[in-house]
Amino acid sequence: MTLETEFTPKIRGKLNRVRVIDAALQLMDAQGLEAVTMRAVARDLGVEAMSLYNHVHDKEDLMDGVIERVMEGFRRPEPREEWLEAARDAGREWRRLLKAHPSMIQLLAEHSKPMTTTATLECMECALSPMIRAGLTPREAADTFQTFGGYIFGFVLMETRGTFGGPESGDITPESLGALVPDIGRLPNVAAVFPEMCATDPDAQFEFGLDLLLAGLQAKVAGRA
Amino acid sequence: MTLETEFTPKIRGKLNRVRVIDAALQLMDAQGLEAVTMRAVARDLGVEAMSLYNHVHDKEDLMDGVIERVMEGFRRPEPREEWLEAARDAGREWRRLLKAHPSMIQLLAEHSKPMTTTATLECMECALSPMIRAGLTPREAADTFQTFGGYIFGFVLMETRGTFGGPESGDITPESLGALVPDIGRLPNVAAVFPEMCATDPDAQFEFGLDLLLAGLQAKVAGRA
DNA sequence: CCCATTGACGTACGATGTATGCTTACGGCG
DNA sequence: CGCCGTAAGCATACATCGTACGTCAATGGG
Repeated sequence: MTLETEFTPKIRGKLNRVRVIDAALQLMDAQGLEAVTMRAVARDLGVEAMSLYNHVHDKEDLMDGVIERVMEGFRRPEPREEWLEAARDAGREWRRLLKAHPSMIQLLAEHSKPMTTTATLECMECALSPMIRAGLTPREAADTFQTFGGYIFGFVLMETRGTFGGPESGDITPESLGALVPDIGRLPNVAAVFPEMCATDPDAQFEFGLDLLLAGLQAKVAGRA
Repeated sequence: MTLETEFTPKIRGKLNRVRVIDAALQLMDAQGLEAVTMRAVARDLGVEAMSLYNHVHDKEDLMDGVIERVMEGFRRPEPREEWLEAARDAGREWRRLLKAHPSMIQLLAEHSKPMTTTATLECMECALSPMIRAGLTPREAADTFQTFGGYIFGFVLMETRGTFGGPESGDITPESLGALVPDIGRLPNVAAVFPEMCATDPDAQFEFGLDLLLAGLQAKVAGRA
């Protein structure tokens, strides 16, 4: 009689910022960054697109929230005696986090805003702590952080986007490469190395680079004492 | 009388694939990746959007062309006696190339296709050659390439997108950080290092990481002979 | 019980990539 | 010299995107 209070169900529960952000994150992980649309997020919440704007200022604000949310997933490794092992753990955890949400790098790449939220800074703290303990000056720690961060970001970028053809990039084989590139004869080193690039285990490859960096760092620290 | 053959001028010259790609690249460099629109590229060429489709299959094809075009700008460094210095030169040139087109990383990040064009493979050859000369096995060279490549890509990504706040990220200062983050007291290392991260010269920072990697590599090679 | 506040909705606009046809200019042939 | 097939540019149209704006319903305090 009074208009159907039963019909329009609040079964879908009240919306709020966290629910909106989580829906966006789930969608991003499941279908990729380009699938994250205001309309699609709203649909997953059983709601119209414009309703989201009651909880996020605009799409950029929503994506900021997603970044922050991902960073909250950082699992601080258990403490270590050896600063070198602590640094290794931190590097591995950063990679785990980025790989757990394969669109994160793409999101960061198009977002161009410094990450200064609490969750992010706590991740930084975790990475910086072993370096300071190793006796690096703040300036050296800053440089080292950028170096390790750059390596991890770049590695995961190439890994998830298949930049140079990895194991899962499917159709690129040594033979198909020969067919693809007419003058492969002029590129002997590429011809020799490319098969290995396609065949390698990404985890082992990541450890290789991490070892290289840590070895360099250890040499620098040792040469001082 | 006969419809104006003079009016519609072919003064604008005939279109072709290279002209279309170059226009897109210029636009990307000048106004950023998101400004590269079929309509905008067409406008710069004095033409309608749909005319571009006579020369590129679709937008992805156009952007593939842009990537290839950028890679053609790689300037092979002059040969070096020392493999270590040759590797350093190659790394610097990769970074120069990426920095010369600040939207390149963003483009690569959203493009997810292996780069197997001639120009790209020639850049790889240039980077691989010193490694092989240093005595690395193909497998090690593959791992090393991914490591250096990851570092360079990631570093330039963080550099151009200001991921953690660089010198040109403006409004982030040690004080504003304190205001931004309430519990900065719980992050002593971040508090100590952040000012340095904002103040550092990117070029010096890049060299720092490159040194670290090369030192690690040299140790690995030396420990074998 | 009434009404102000809040949050969801519907509509609408401009921008984007691109499918589909139409039109125009040019080059080889009689 | 004219004809016409073909290539290339054009105009229109559509689906999808972010989001501005106005409306409407439900809720909670007086």
